[in-house]
Amino acid sequence: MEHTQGELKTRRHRRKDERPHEILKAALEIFTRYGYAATRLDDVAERAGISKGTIYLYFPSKEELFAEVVRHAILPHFETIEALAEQGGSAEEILRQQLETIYSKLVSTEVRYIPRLIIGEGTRFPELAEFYYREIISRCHRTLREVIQRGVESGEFRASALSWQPQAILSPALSAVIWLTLFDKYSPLDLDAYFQTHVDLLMHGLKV
Amino acid sequence: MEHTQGELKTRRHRRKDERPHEILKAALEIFTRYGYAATRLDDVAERAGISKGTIYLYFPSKEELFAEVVRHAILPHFETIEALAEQGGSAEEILRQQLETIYSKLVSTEVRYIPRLIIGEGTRFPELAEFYYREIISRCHRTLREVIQRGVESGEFRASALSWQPQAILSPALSAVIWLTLFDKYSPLDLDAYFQTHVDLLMHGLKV
Amino acid sequence: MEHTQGELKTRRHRRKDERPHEILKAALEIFTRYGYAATRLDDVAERAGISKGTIYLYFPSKEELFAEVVRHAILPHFETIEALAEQGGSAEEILRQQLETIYSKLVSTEVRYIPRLIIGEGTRFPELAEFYYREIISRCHRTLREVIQRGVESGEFRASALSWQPQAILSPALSAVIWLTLFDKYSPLDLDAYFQTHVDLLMHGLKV
Amino acid sequence: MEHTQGELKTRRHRRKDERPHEILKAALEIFTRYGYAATRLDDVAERAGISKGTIYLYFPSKEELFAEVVRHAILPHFETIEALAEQGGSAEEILRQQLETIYSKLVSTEVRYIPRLIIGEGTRFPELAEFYYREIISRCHRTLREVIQRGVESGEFRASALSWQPQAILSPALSAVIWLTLFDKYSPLDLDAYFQTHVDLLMHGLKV
DNA sequence: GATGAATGAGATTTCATTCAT
DNA sequence: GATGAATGAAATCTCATTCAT
Repeated sequence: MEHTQGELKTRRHRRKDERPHEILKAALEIFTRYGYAATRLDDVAERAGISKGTIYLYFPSKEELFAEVVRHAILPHFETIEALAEQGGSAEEILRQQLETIYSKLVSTEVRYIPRLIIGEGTRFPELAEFYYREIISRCHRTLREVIQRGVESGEFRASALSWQPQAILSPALSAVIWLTLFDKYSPLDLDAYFQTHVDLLMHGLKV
Repeated sequence: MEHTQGELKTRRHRRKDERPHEILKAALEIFTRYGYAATRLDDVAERAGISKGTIYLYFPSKEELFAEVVRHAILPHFETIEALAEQGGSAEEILRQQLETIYSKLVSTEVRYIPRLIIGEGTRFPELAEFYYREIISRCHRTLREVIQRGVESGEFRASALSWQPQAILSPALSAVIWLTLFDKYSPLDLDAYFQTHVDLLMHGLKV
Repeated sequence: MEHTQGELKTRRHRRKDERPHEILKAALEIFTRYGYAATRLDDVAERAGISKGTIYLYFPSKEELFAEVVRHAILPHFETIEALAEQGGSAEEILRQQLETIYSKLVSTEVRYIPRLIIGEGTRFPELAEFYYREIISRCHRTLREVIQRGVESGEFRASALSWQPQAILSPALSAVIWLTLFDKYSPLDLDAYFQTHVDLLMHGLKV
Repeated sequence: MEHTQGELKTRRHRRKDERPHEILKAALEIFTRYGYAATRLDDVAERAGISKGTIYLYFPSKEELFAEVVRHAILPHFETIEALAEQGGSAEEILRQQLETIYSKLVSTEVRYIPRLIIGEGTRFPELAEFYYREIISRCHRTLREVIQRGVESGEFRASALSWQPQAILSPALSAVIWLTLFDKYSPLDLDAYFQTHVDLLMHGLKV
């Protein structure tokens, strides 16, 4: 009896710690599929295998849940990208690795639905857009500038590349994400070829 | 006085010809600001200076209004871009002109809110995404491929450019649009410099 | 010119006089088909070949139009039935003729939709129900009682028939009307046979 | 005190089992009073002592609620009538008992509002009319025909009764229902006398 | 007199949020 | 902590009625 009860308690306890994570996972799926407004918390709850009321034990509102979903889903991956810049190696090497990470960790996984969410809902959630800008985009651009700077200093890249806008450099990855989530059924994207186009285009542009 | 009264009278009645256009204009503003779901037809009506019911005299539902807004706003501009390819001139010249048109007619005007709408709402409006793909994107890509083909044949562009994905070529413009509508307040984009980056990057990549 | 204009005026003038009648005719069709609430004045106007606003030139509201439709459609027919009782002849003869009129003028024509309207909307239009009771039903019952009285006095009918409720005597006609307008498609009613049943049942019950 | 509090708590929560029944009861009252279209779910909710939204926890739409109300209210009673035919006894005896049941269980109770609902709304709810025809009327007629058949075979009833239309036989009950719900205030019906009229008329007509 | 564009009250329906259990 | 029944604000859409032309 006691033993059984103990196990139940423990299982329940363990559950309690995982709950927020499970909810975030379910919410990510539903939000990315339907967008913010069209997502019903009922569906999130069902997907998470809990009841609707339980969501409110962990998140104060739909808005906060949404923000948390975005933060939770994308932050870890960008930290990887930043880390790559710390390594040694030629600027071209680093840049290639960073792009590779972007395509393998973001564009190719379910994380790719996040940017579309930000784009779609950003106006209505300014603080989310700001968070995204501050925590992800600006850091990403900073890293990128550093690598290019290093490449120019080492003579790998043209000096004029210093004035390039980082948005333009990464934009093919954004386009890929959007294509895959919206238009892929009309004309499937060969992601490997696309990645090559991106690298090819960029390196031709950058290199001396 | 009489004049004023005449205007007032006119305001309420006999506007059948102008109404749809006025409604589309107001709806474009509200939809692009709030997205589809968060847009209330009350607000659209107020912005158009009419009553809620009047919208339904001209558009059968919110969905149809939305679709019409998108069609109405973007189609004319892409026809200009196609027309440019018909002219003579070097491939580089044509490509530059097309990009210039994209930046001056789309990225710099209120039309730039449309792509974000499509991106945000496309999943819930598959027929809208399909329309956009069919009428705008695929035509745009076709034109682009023709120009590159011509450039390769004339010896201006590298042969390897033939295998490039058009999405990648245009993606900086998409990024610009998104930046301007979401992140510009945090870090304003110098659109002229950005346009130069795009052209520079692309021409370096394309040219022999 | 003048001639033509004169004709036009006359035609328009004649039209004016017929308008209410045309509207009533159209309204009868639509009301009987859809019921009061589900009838849209737009449809009535379209059916009458006029514009919606014109209805309000002749009828102050939807309610009044409805009441007028009912009054207009049914009153004339019941006057025929009353008239039959004035004639000479045996009680049985008169009763047969009255029933025959009911079946040929009411049950078999579009007038049969009226009772269903009264039944369906009577609660919401008490004054209509009252009008119907006062002008049609009670007069009908009075006539009926007189004929039966005459039959009892002449020795044709059983004396106990005097205590019969007139509703019961006419009820098969009501059932027929309802059947024809609601259930006929599931099981078509042979109206001639039904009429015979009614007469047969009634005469067997009445006669000594 | 405790008791009262318990009741109050219960009032708001954990009523899942009783709710549908309560809602059906309230809806029956409102629908029968106002008809389908003129019934507002707000009023149904108020009558049921719940909020508008709660109705949608149990019924998917106003239409479905309406259909369920009708099914729920009338079906059980007709099963009683069918059961009577299974018993032994003379045909006359059975027929009398069936009529008695119709008058005591249907005509005299609130169920009598149902036929008027069907009559009023049947055109707009064809599947409801069909349900009513299939589940109630046709079964009722079948039973009736069997009893008459038995009466003819046993020599109680005239053979010509076999060709009578069941609608005509039951029609006085229908007339009574309509009278009671529409015209009773102008001229109250003595239901006992009316029942006697019906039986008297019918038996005189049927018997040899 | 006739029109029909415009209005706006009011209906159904949805769903984030609450809270007794 | 977890539940899910209940709430009620808010949205879309309809349509009787008005009124400038």
